Amino acid sequence: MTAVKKASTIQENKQIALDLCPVTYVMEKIGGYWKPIILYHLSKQSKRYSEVKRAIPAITEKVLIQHLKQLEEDGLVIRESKPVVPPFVTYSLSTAGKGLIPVINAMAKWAIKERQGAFM
Amino acid sequence: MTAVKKASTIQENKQIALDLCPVTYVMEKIGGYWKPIILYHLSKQSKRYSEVKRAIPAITEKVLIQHLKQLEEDGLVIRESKPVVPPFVTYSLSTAGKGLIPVINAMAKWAIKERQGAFM
DNA sequence: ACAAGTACTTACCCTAAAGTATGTATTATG
DNA sequence: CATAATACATACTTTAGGGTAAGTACTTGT
Repeated sequence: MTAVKKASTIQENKQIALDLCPVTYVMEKIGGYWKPIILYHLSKQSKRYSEVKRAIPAITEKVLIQHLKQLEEDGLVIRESKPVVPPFVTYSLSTAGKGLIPVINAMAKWAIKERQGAFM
Repeated sequence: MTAVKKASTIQENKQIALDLCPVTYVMEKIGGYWKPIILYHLSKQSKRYSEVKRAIPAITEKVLIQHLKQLEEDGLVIRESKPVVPPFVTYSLSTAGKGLIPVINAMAKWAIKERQGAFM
């Protein structure tokens, strides 16, 4: 009889990790591929929905709006709509969202350096 | 007959986005949930495989090693193994990987502030 | 002889995320 | 009356990532 490998209780561990690791906490909010990219474009200036869309041609509308909603729920972006037609909706960074600008800028800086071969 | 909505050629767009948006470039390297967390733990000091594992109990071995390999391929971490038994493998940040420390630190800083309610 | 520790690997499954393709409300304009 | 523009919504499919569980090689310790 071989010993049974103890199953790691991943779900419990995740809660603990959230409390202990600050980066894990951030990943819960802006983890994934698209969110930092969206935040990057909003960091330069608030934008209408269609402007964000044009700024990120590689994203589909479904995914874009989905992330915008989540970012809004998480208190990182603010949605403002004017009751006109055609609709006029603006997205901007909240205070918490603006707090992420150093993160985004650090990323951009690294990318530029990397592509210049600064780390080789 | 209704006009057919022109399908967006997402794949081509992605290449363009990569060239134009620095954050997109970063996301191609460290996008996803786990990579920044791994880099965070390596940023404090190089670690043996088992140490990384213990530092991130919420990750499974499969996913951990998978990401370590990718990070190595992308030139962000360095793997060094001593030909002894039991195996002794150390992971550390490369120069490019170290270049990401400001990003990681900015994240950690934001997380701490957020949880203190600094953005409310 | 068998367990224990290290650094993996592999096969299989499952779900969440992403992509495709369309539809909708409203109003101004030709 | 059809069209265009904006900001979405939604049904459906596909894919990639992640999770589970187990196996492997080699040696030291009991």
